[in-house]
Amino acid sequence: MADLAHAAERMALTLSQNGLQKATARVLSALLFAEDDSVTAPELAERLTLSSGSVSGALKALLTVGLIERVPAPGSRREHYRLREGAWAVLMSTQNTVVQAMFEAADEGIAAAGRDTLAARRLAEMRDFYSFMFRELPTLVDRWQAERTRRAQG
Amino acid sequence: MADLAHAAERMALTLSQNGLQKATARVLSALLFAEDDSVTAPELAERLTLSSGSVSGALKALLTVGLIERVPAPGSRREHYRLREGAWAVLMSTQNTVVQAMFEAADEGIAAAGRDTLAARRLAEMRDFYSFMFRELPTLVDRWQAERTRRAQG
DNA sequence: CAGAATGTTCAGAGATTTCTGAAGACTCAG
DNA sequence: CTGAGTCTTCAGAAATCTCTGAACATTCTG
Repeated sequence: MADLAHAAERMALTLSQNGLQKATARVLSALLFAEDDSVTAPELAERLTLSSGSVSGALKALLTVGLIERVPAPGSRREHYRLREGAWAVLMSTQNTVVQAMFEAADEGIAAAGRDTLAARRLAEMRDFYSFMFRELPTLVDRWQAERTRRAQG
Repeated sequence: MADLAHAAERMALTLSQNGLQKATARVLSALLFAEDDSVTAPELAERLTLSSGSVSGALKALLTVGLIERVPAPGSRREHYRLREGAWAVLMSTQNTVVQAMFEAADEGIAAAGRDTLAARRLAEMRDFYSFMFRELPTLVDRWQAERTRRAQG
């Protein structure tokens, strides 16, 4: 069981490299490794030794990016939370907004640099690359979804 | 021309969201927008109002991830630097190491959680997703390379 | 509607990251 | 080999990000 806690902490570290802040990463990791289907905020605070404020902030962040969901809690007044189906595809889609930002930055750069400059040529390569990725990444995620449902049914 | 500087700063901001630190992002942006083919470290320090140490560190970071290259400088003892061809594909590949880390974290988690637990089921979905992406992302970059050279030749 | 339990917000403490600048290492011409 | 010019390193300053915890808001029960 110490192994489990260790694996959870390592997972949190990896998640924080995806751009999540530490508390948020630890909460997400805890939800991943939870033995129950859903967990309450106070439970998370106790397991992770975090303040109620931190947990609240982390849950809010995870909710807004669509990684977790509130679960109607029968028999308890407290809110329960759990990982959403397809959370990882959501996380990847978030990455895609960064790709879009890169594309737009390149585009604006070209406008500012003017035609026939070295800068414009460099920026054009950049724009084309990110344009390609912005188109293809969602397609890739769709392929995954298709493969997953096929496997679940087959 | 103020437009150009503004676009460069916006670009730097976007790049820093890709995980680069601020000084590194600004140096990369300056190399993108440079009017000359290559630039020296002191030039970068002056244009960006950065210390020599910061520029040195930024160049080192960019060199090690393969985004820029040293250019043999004819007639000058100073080192010149410029963006590498295919830099963006390199940056994307760097992302892929994060994907790999996610896959590995999930795999370790499954080992620690034991079969037939809720956690193991969640972790399996995660592992499968990242395994898929880890395979497919390089393929996508290859497709881009192919398309690019085709366009350059056609 | 009152009271109690739970959830959220935010100013400030604390931790972490990042930058600076001076000291030292390296390189090359003479 | 010497010295000028250039580059790198690193300890500490500065800036930034993150967490805490208590005050406030909300929601539910009786």
